[in-house]
Amino acid sequence: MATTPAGGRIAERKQRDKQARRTQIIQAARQVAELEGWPNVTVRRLADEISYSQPVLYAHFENRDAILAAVAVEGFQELGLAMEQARDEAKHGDAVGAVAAAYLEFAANSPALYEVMFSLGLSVPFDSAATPPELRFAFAQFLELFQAQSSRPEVLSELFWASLHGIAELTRTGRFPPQRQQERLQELVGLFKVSEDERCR
Amino acid sequence: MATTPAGGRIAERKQRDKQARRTQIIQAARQVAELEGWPNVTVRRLADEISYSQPVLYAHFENRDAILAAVAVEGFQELGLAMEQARDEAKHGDAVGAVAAAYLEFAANSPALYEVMFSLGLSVPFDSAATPPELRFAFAQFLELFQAQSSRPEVLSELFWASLHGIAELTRTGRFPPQRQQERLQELVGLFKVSEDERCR
DNA sequence: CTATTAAATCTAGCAACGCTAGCAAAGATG
DNA sequence: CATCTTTGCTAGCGTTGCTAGATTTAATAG
Repeated sequence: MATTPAGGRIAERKQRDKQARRTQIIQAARQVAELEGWPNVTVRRLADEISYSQPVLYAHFENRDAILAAVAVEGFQELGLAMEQARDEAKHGDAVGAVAAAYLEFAANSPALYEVMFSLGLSVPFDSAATPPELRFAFAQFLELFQAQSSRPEVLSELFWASLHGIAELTRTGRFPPQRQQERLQELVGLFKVSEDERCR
Repeated sequence: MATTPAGGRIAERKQRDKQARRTQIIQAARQVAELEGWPNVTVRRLADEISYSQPVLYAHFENRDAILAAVAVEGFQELGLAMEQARDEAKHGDAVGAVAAAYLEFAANSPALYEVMFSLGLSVPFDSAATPPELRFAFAQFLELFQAQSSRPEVLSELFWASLHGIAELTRTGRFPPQRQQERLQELVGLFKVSEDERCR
């Protein structure tokens, strides 16, 4: 009994196991990074976390950077979803402010995740054909914000994104005192609200 | 002849030599970083560049990060000076636009230098007592920009800085297509000009 | 149930890294 | 010239990312 009748079952199961271990690796990387910083995310450490030897990791990812890139993509997915939700909930209210707040909250709550998405030197391409859909989706949330009101939604979206990224990054690295964050947020939203009205006309 | 009469001369000369070698190390680090990236800036490589053995470097800097931090401080000095000059040259013209352009030009011309100033995980503290004067000076340039016109110059300065930093960083890491940079700059300046007039009143 | 083949996993090791102890050379002082 | 301090180098430790080759485990066939 139980000897498989050669159906694709076992290959299927192996695929599942492989996928499960892949996400296990990514989760371990995230957790260690968030708790102890990215320098502590070594291949040996991750192997230990998932109770396998190091070479197993290289069956899932080409190298260490590929692991970080996978974490980054997951981060972009979550960020995009958070922004979408914020935009939906403030449908006819202050969508710009809601998205901005959601963005900064994401960055503040998962600093290591945010770091790997932007600061670490790995190249998750953006505007090329190889850009992961998670990244496109996240930026699409910005575009939707200014699609209706502005004549040049791309430029305004990029600018809004850049401002939020700058605030997040300078806060994360301790350059901005955190207590004024609310004021910064309000001022920023004010600026881009003005621009929605096409310069006070 | 030439045997020193015990004056502080030789100690003085040694001090000079030491200082010279220190800047030599910093320059080597900058050059290698700009040409081959920060991962190639290893202690062995720097030792080779200045034709000394590795331990000599540790007589000047506590560790590798201290070298990078020194490069970063140099970068802040140059950035601050560039901004000051731009502000002076456009004294009664578009100071905001001039400073913004100077900032982005600096970041674009020295990407590795800009990277070590912000992205690398080393902590050059900002608002604490141990903040290097070069850093204070650079941020002071932003403050001066909005000192007169705005009621809250700190918040507006931080916001302006964050926007520029975001643009610089997203451009450096290939997230922004470089060709729209001019448009982004104009739009940004427009936003902050509006805010100078206290919201179009 | 056993033998054979294929797949998965581990052990062990390489080169390069940051960093340091301990020795050799050079320079300054008597 | 002899002594002593300073300066620099050689060599090596522990850790990193990554990989080849042996080994064990699992799947197939008789």
